[in-house]
Amino acid sequence: LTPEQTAVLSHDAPPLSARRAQTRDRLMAAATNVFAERGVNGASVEEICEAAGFTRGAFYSNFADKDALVLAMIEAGVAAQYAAAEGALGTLAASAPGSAPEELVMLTLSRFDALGPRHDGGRSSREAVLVQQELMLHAARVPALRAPYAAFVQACVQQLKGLITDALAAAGLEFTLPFDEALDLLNAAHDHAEVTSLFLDEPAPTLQRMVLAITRPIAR
Amino acid sequence: LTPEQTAVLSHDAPPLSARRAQTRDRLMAAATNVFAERGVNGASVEEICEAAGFTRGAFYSNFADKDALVLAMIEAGVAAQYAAAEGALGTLAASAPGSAPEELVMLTLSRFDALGPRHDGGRSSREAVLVQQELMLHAARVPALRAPYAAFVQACVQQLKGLITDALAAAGLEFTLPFDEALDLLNAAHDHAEVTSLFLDEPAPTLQRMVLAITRPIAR
DNA sequence: TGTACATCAGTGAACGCGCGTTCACTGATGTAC
DNA sequence: TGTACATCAGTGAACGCGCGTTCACTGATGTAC
Repeated sequence: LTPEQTAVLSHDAPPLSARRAQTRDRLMAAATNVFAERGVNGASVEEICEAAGFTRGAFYSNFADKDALVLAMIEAGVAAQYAAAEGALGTLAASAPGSAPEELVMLTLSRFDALGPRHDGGRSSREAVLVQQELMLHAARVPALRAPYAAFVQACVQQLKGLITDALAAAGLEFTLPFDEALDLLNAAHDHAEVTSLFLDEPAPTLQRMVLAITRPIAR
Repeated sequence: LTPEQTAVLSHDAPPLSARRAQTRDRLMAAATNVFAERGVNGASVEEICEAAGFTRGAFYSNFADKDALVLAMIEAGVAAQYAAAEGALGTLAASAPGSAPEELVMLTLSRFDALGPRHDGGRSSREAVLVQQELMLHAARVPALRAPYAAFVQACVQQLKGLITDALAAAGLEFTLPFDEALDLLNAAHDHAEVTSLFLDEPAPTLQRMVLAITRPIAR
């Protein structure tokens, strides 16, 4: 964690009671679903509360307004991101001895694929992508949310970097172009594939195709 | 133009009077600005009409509702796209004899860069990117807009393909990886750079860096 | 060309619904003795 | 442990604003003779 990221995460505010935290979580989970369906601006506080099983009063008792909820969701995203990345690293380390190189890369990448927009429980990937894009666009327009969102994205990229490095090394592959450019390209391809999938019926595994296109076995 | 694209463009409806077309254009131009600032859902019909210098009655006299306006904007985007692409091809053809190869590629690419989200008049690139993303997300959520938007994107990609091919040939460069993969990567890098720029103060010329990373002089 | 009339295009007032926000309240949870 | 009280957390009714939508209207544009 960089100092900036911890600063974003640690509000120097009084700690929340367990009950309060649970209410906030339920509201944020409900908001995720409603945002996916109607968009951040299209979602009413009423709708979010109904989906969470609360009244509107509860919402305003927990968040100053809708943007405060969005900010909390972005910050929760950072936390979830770290958990998911640790899981992916765990997968990589656990399956390292004795499996085919390509399999290993694909496994790690598919785990990573689940990073950015997180796949909690049974939520579909499509909804996750929609929410992520909604949060991004909303953050781009609201000045107070820009920095927190940028920090979130940077955290994701940082971890992608580590994962790709480790996965390629474990699989005995290397990039056919400069590392930084290759990483940016994969990151871009990943995001692009997600967005494109919103308009397709069945998702295409573009990321893996791209990895194969710009890597080769390490020459020894 | 593919049959599908002409089908999207040609509504078999009575032709509009010149005055009516002008009113629609003014409303659509105003909507572009308001959408960039507030988002499609956040923009009120009132706000759009005020920006265009009309009353709300005029709006409902021209569009059934807000989604009809969005659809018209997407379709206008297809038309604008073709015009811009022709311009880029013109640039390429005109400057083909007697300039340095790299210069030519950069020139053409920067012209293409202005394709997707169009830079009409003095509107900033930031606003154009915001609107484009807004339209995309909105189209992804509204079933009736998905197909038209997908057609629009496909038209863009088709033209990108042609432009890149010509530009590389004119500059004496070739890809270091399979053409289709290279094209997808560049497309993804282009979109990604635009979105990322929403969170940066000064835009980074990522696309050109990427082109250089995955091309080499043609071996003769 | 001029006049009379029909259609078109945008006006602006009006209606009603839904949403954000507030607040006095009540039951639940925690605390002191 | 039991009781009395304080604080906390969520309720639900109320208010008012703003928005989408409608519609009778008026001035502008076009057309027939």
